[in-house]
Amino acid sequence: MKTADPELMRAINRFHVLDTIRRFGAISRVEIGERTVLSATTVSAITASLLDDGLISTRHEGDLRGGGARGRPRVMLTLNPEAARVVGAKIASNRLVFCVTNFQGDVLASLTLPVRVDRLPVEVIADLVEDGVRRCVMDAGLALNEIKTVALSLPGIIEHGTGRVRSSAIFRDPNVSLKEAIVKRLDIDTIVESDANAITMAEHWFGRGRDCDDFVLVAIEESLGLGVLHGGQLFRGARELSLTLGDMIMGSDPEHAIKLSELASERAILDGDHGDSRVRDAIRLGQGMGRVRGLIEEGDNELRIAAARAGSALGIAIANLVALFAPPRVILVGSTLALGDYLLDSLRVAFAKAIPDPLKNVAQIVIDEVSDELWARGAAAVALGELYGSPWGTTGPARRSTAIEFSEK
Amino acid sequence: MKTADPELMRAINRFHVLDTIRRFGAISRVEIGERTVLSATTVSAITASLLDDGLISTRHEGDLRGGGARGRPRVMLTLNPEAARVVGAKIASNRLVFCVTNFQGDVLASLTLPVRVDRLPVEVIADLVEDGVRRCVMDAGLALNEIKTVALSLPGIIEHGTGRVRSSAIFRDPNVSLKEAIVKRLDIDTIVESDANAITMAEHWFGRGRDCDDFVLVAIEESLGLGVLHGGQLFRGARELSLTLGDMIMGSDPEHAIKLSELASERAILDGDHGDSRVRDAIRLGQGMGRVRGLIEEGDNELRIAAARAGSALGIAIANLVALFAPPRVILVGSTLALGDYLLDSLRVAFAKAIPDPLKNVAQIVIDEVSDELWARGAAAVALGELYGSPWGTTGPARRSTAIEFSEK
DNA sequence: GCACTTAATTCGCGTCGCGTTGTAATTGCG
DNA sequence: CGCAATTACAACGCGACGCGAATTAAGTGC
Repeated sequence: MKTADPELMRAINRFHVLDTIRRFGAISRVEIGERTVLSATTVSAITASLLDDGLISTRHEGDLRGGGARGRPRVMLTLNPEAARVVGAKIASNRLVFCVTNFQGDVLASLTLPVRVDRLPVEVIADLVEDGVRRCVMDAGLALNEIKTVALSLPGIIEHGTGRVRSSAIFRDPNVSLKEAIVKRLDIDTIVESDANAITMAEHWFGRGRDCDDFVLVAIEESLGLGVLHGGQLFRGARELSLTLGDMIMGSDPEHAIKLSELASERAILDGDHGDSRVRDAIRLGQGMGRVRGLIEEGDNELRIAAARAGSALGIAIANLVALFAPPRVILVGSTLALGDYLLDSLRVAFAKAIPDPLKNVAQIVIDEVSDELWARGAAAVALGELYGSPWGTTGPARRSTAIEFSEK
Repeated sequence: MKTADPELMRAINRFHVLDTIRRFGAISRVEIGERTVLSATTVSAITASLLDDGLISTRHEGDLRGGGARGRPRVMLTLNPEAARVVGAKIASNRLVFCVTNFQGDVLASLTLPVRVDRLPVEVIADLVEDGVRRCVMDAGLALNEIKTVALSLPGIIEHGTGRVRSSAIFRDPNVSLKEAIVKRLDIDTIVESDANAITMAEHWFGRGRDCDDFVLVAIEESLGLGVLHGGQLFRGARELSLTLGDMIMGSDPEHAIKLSELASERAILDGDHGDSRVRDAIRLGQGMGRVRGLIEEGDNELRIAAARAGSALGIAIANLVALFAPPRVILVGSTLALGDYLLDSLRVAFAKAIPDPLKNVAQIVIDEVSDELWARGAAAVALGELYGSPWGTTGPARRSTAIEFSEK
C-alpha cells in the first residue's frame, strides 16, 4: 500500500481540484471548495499552484449566480487548453482512428484511416500508426514535440504497465510490445490500453458515466470488451491486465462450450452470410452493422435470427455481469448497436429473464451509440488522466509474476 | 471522493501500522518501518499512540535477528489480544457456527448448533442466533457487554451498510433487515455480511490469501458465493451489495438458460438421489458431500456423473471469473470440495479448456478445504477490520439509489 | 570498565489543511 | 457621487503530520 505523507495528501487534493475544474468547466474557487469539501484557503493555495504551473487559467466572466450578483465577482477558472496535447487512437481491424486533443480533451483534429490492419505484422501496424499520428498532429497545426503522450487503444488483452499486447484479434502474434514499437518510432511517452478501457474513460469524462464513479461498460464490436470503473478508477487485474468479455463461456458443458464472442461478435452475426459481397464491402468500410440492419429490414431472416441470438447471449452476459459486479450502471456501446432493436429487443428480454429478482433494481442499463472518434478521445482521456497526476498510480511496472498451479492443502 | 487532510493521513498510516503488526505478529518498530516504508520517527509516534490506546503491547523477547544480536535489543510489539472481542457467526441452512475471537482473531470459543434454520421466519432465526451468541460468549468466559461487535455471515445477497438481506436461500422473505433484528436482541453493534465475503477475509487474514491483496474467492457450498478482494479491500457493488456467483447463467439461449447454482450447488448434485435416506440424513448433519463421496466410491454412478457435471460447470465459471477480473489468484473453498477429485478432475479439465490461452498464466488456482469455524472466524475478521479503523470506510449508509431503465441516446 | 552497536526517542524543520483576519472588487442606495 | 453592504480571495498564524539529524537507551564484546 502507498504510505501516506504530506506530499501524497497534496497530490490527492491537487488532483481532486484539477478534476473538478475539468468536470465542471469554468468554475470559481468558492464552488470548487464546495464541491471538493476543501476549505477556501486550501483551494486558493492549490489553484495558485496550478495557475503557476500553467495548467489552468482565469476568466473574468461567466459568473452566473442567480439574480443580483452582489459582492466581488467570482473569478472563473478553466483548464488551460494549451497546457498539453495528447494523441489518442483507436486501432480496429479495418480502420485506425486518431485524434489530437488539448489538455481538456477537446478534439483539435481527428483522422480516420480506413485500412485493414487485421493480422498484419506488428511492425507494419506500428508504421501505420506512426503515419496516422504524424498526420493528425500536423492537421492540428502542431509539431510532434508538442505532443506529451500518445495513447493507443485496441481490442484484446493488454498489459497496461508494460504496453504489451497479450492477445488481440488484430495481431497475429501474441505478446507483442506495441508500446516499444511506437516509442522507437515517435519517441513520445506511449500508453497502450484496451479499447474497452478507453471508451470507459470516454464515457466517464464525456458521456453517460459523467455523474457516476462506478459502472461497468460493455463494448460490442468485432470483439467484446469489458471496462469496469470502480471508485473513479479503471479496475485492473493482475499485472494490470485489461478485462475481457468475449472469452466468457456461455454453457455448462465443456464439450459444447461456446464463447460469447462466437455468438455476439460481428463476425458471429455475419457467419453464414459471407457470400453477400455487399455486406463484405460494408464491413471493410466499418459500416457492417448498419448494412446488416438494412438487409434485415429487407427481409433477410437469417441475419435477423443471428442478431436476435446475439442479443439474447448479450442479455445473459450482462445479467451475469450485474450479478458478479453489482454495478449501479451498465453502459452499452459499440458498432453492433447499429442493429437497433433487432439486437436490443432480445437483449432486453434475455436480460430481464436472466437477472435474479433481488438484483432487478441494482443496475441501470444505458445504451449509448457513440462515434469512433469518442473511442480515440477516450484513449486521449486515459493519457490526460495520467498527466493530471492521478495520485493512485495506475501506471507502473507489472507486478510480481504468478504461475498457474493447482495446489491443495 | 474522500478529501485528504492530516487526520486521514494519520488514520491511513495508523491502520497500516496496526495491520502490519497483525500480519507479522511480534514485530519490532524497525521492522514495521521497513515494511510500511514509514520513518522510524513516525512508527514510534504511531506505536506510542497505539500502546496508549491499549491496542498493542510490548514484549521484551523474541528478537531473532540472525547470529550475534549486538546493540540495543528490539522491543517486539504485538496486538493486545484483550483490546476487544467480537463474535463471528456463519449461518447456513442446517447449522449455525459461532466463534468468539479476541482482538487478533484468535478463537476463544466456538460453537456449532446443528439446527435447520432453512426457511424459518427471520424472528426465529434471530432468536437462535441470539442464543448461540450468548452461549458462545459464556463459553469463552466473557460477558455480553465485553463484546464489541457481532458479525453474521450468510449466503445470499447482502447489503453490507444496512445489514439488509436482499435474498438468501435461508430466508423465505426477501429484504429482511437481519441487523435490526439482532441489534434489538443483543444491543451490540452488528454487521451482516455475505458468507463469501467472510471467508474471503478469513483467507486473507488467516489462510491462503495472506500474502496477496488481490484475489477472487469462490465458495462452493449449498449456495455458490463469490468474494473479490481488491487492493486489500472487499469489492462491493452498488449500495455495498455483495456479489453472487450462483446466479451466473450458463448458456446462451434464454429458453434453456440454466443457473450455475442449478448445476453445481449441493442440492443440484444430489438431485435425483433424494430417495436415499442415508444421504438425506448426512445432509442434515452437514456431512452431505463426504457421504456422497463415499457413495460414489461404492459405485453410485449417478452421483459420480452429477459431481463431474458440477465440476465442469465450475471450471467454466472460474475461467469466466479469470477473464472478467484477471485476478492473480483464485481460491476455492466450501464443503462441496469434500468430493475431492470426483469434482476437481472435471473442474480442472473444464477450466483448462475454457481459459483462453493468453490468460493461462494469470491466475493461480488454490484449493483450500477449510473448517466451518474459519467461516465464522472470517466474519469476526470483518468486524475486527472495521475496529482497526480501516480509513476507507467500508461501512456506512447505502448510497444513492438507482432504478433500472433502458434509456437510449 | 570501556568501546562498539543498534533501537528508540527527541528535536527542529518544512509542508499541509484550516480558521481567522485583512483586503479587493463589486452592487445598492441615498 | 459616496458610502455601506456584500462577496471573493489572499495573508497570517495554528496545530498536526512525517522526516532527517542528533540524542538517549540498552545491550554485547573484549
